[in-house]
Amino acid sequence: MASIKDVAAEAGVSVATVSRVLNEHPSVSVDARARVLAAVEALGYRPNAVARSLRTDQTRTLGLVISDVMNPYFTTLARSVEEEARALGYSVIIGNADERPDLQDHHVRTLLDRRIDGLLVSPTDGGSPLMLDTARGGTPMVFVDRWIPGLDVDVPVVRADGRQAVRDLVAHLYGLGHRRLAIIAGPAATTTGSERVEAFREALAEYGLPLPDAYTGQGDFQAESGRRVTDAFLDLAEPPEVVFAADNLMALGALDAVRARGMRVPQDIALAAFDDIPWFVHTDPPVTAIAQPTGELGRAAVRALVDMIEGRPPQSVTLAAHLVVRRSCGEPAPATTPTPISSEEPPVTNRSQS
Amino acid sequence: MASIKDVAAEAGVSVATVSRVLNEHPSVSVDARARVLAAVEALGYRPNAVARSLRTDQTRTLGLVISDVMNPYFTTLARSVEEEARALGYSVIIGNADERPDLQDHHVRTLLDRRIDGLLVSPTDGGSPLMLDTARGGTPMVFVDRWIPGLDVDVPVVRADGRQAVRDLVAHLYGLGHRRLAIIAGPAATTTGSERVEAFREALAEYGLPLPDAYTGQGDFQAESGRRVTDAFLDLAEPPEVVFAADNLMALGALDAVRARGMRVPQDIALAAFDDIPWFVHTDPPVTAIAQPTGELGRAAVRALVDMIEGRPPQSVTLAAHLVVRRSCGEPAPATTPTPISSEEPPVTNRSQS
DNA sequence: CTGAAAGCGCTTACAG
DNA sequence: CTGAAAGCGCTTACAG
Repeated sequence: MASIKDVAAEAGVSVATVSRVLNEHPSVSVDARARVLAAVEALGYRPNAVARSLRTDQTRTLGLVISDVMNPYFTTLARSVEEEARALGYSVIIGNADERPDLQDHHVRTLLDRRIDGLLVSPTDGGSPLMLDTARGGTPMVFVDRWIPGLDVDVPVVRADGRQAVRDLVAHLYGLGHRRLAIIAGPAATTTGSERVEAFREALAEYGLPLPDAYTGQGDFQAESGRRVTDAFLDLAEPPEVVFAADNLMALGALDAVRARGMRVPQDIALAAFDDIPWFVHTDPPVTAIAQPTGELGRAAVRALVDMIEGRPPQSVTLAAHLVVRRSCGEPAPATTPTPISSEEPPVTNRSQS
Repeated sequence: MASIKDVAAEAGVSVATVSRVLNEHPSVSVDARARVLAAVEALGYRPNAVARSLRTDQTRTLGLVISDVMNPYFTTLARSVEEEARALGYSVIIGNADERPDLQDHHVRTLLDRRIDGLLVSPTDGGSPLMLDTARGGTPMVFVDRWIPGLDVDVPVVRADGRQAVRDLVAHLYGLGHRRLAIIAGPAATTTGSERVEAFREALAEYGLPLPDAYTGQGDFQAESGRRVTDAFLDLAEPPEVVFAADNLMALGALDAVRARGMRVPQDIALAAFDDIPWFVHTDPPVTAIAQPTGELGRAAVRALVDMIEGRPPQSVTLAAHLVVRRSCGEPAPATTPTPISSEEPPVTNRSQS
């Protein structure tokens, strides 16, 4: 592969001059510029980004460690992150943690070794030593979706607040006559894992409903755990009337479990999910879900990170999630109820509110 | 961030010695080794991968340019690629082309600039100049899923052959009494775009059925196009009885279109899809689909690429896809039929055959 | 406007 | 077994 030396030789100038035209430095004669450009063209020269990074100490690259690529929520997030980063002149390298803290650490380490300019993380746990060191260390970092509370450093957080949406969901369920409500929770060490249970518990309390341990299943945000927990619920002497899955994959697992028993949603058991995905419109029955403004979250996270990298004060952002009522919890109340519940939305769009 | 010099100073040895212990070079005294390791530990030193790459001219990194991150098929592929690469000591950088040739070229260029050791591509088009140059150039490359025919260089191809599965599908549809069959095709410039139409046309021919132009809709493998094409089909004076979507996203779009008209699958129109995904089990109705051994494809592709990189002869691989009958085309024939059609399979598993 | 030179952080013959 | 030195491909003060 041609190097800057070859270009310099071909153009009859020094490598310094070549570098200057490549970096659009103003002090280059038009003549030199033209000859360099011609040489670049002739040789099909492309600057070696590795060498450039070593010299400039910046890679123009962002690292994104997501919890699970198989989860459409994170895939949507990754897409918007890459889009916004590209618009700002950065590339992004994605690491998939598969909900495993060890894999997450592996990717963080690899990304740091590559000297990415900044790191976007959705932690799979409460904070490994590596993660804490990284937060304290020099690399700009922001949390997306999930974060690590109680850090002694300021790490911006970009996330959705689902509390009101969960309250709307419980109102909806209560209105439908459901009283025995269960949740498939995510790992308690993750913020989204614990917050969603808390929000659910608090909302239930407003109606004087308990959330017994037997109705609090421990999942890991992946389908298999949704299946397992739902199975356990159905084995109970008094099974819940509703299962609320804390993410869409566990909802998929729940559907698998219900179907495996030849039971039906919502007749035998109702189902709702955190995170909305296009397929929920077409499942049998369509699934009531809490939708996040995912695209907006990804963009805001990139903006915060790039602000840090470029020395501007970054901004934490919290956007509201909202309830989308479909039929998986029973027939919805007539559309005339004065509650702030939206009944349906176009398949792919995300709505953001602040 | 500590550099190798700092470690050398701390350990009281030269940087050469530090480098040797880091790279497990045999000729280092146990004493020096111990002091270096202690220094590394004390300083929290991590080698700069950028500098190492510049020096060794290898990045231990693979580039993967996929057609669309929002497509579960490619997401599954990406996951298995990353897994196998990691097992072989490589990282992978994913670029999402979003089915846009310009974006694909952007990512290929970026990846090449970073001097990745090898490139895995699922081309979104028939071969841009850049892609052709790359194939001819020095960077090891292999095609996954889609490929570019008629290249003057040998680029290994790892893909699934769906011809028999499509034949099984048509047999199934014919057996159900359907005679007016339509297809939502992918871009003709992609191999999977054209091959799936051809396989379908040939299979129809075996039953003396035509595939009129009006029943050949041009999609782009994304949901919106499935919606648009299905709408056009339904507007026809004589709409098809079955729509076969050449990928799962266009099938999603088709479901959207059918639903928007208040029509039902399969009563009003039947639906089948290329690519199977876990949600197809739970849609209303469950969708009959052609499943690829996706995980196996990703692994085989990585093995072929790493073989090239490390100087071993790479191997092209073609695996068979298979039909999974569900209920979206009408009630399936009794399970006793002697046809080689599998009726159902566990939700997430991929089966590979060669 | 231009070039010679230093240096980014590593690895690796080469000499001892 | 060990270190001094060259060099990977760039960028960027510095001097002219």
